[in-house]
Amino acid sequence: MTSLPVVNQPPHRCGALVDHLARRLRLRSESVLAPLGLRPRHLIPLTVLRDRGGSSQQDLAKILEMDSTNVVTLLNELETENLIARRRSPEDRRRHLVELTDVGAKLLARAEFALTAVEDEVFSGLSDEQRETLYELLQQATRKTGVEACRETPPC
Amino acid sequence: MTSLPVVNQPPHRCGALVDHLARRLRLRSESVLAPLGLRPRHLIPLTVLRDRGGSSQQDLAKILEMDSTNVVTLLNELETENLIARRRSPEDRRRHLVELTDVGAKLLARAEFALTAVEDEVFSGLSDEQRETLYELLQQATRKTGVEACRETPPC
DNA sequence: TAGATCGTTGGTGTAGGACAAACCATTGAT
DNA sequence: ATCAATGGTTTGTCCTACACCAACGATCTA
Repeated sequence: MTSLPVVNQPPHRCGALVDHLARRLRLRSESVLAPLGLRPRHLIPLTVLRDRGGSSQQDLAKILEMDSTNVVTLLNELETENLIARRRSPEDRRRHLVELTDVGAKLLARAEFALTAVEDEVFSGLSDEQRETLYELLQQATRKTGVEACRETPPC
Repeated sequence: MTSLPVVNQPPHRCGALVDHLARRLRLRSESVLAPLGLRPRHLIPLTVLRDRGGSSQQDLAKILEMDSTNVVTLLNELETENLIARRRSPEDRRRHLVELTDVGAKLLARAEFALTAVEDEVFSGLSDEQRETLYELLQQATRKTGVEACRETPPC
């Protein structure tokens, strides 16, 4: 037999499922977030910043895996709304340290609250417990990202 | 205090995390799938069709939550590669029943295999067990979608 | 026969985002 | 002091995914 070693348990790729869910969430989120002046893409950096308590701008770009020029414009939007603040790093004044403002933290909380219905709908197939588990797994998977990005840039 | 009733356990919104992970997965998947002539967006309908064992075209549009005209072009791409087949419904000849071909099923399997490294990297923060749990939760959450779409259209 | 429905085609518009070039301020090495 | 390298910014180009509209053929249902 030229048998490729057919794996016992099929590998279970999550990619398509994640993509699918992301789309479903994004679609619904848009209309919910619009009144708050936010778009779905804004929530990602806001959440990351809350989780990490601030970050250099290029670290942020690495974490978001986004081109740094696009990060700039994204942050510009958030800064003009006073949701994040950039301040120069004392050690290296070329760097911008980005952090969530109080306004930003509050708006993020409001946004999350507003999204309750959305997530209830999209995750209606899951029990509360399961949703909590899901959240923790996602959190853990993404948190790893931060660590990774940190390894490459000592100063964080 | 004009205290808003601050929720005991914070609500734990998954949206941003899912978005973030989706992006990370998509970026890496592109280059991996390219040699197979696939793009990340193709995997979603292919996976859905495998899971459901076929679907009317408009049910598919509902499940994917995509505009039906765009679903047409997406399916066209898949059909020219012979990955899916459209055949007329016997009961209502206006309808197209879409299903995965053998070729499509095999390519999907190959694609998933090729994505092993990608998911290993992105989910490196999770143990095998946790990844399996995650997969099941995602599966369950998305499966619900199918049910939902079915409720609206009796003939499925 | 008339109206509605499923899919199809073609067209328009917009947002997200990759990528490149040029720039300033700052740092660090020589 | 000088000069290259780095972090961030601006601008501008390009592409893809997608929503949306209009019109059409085939088919079903009343």
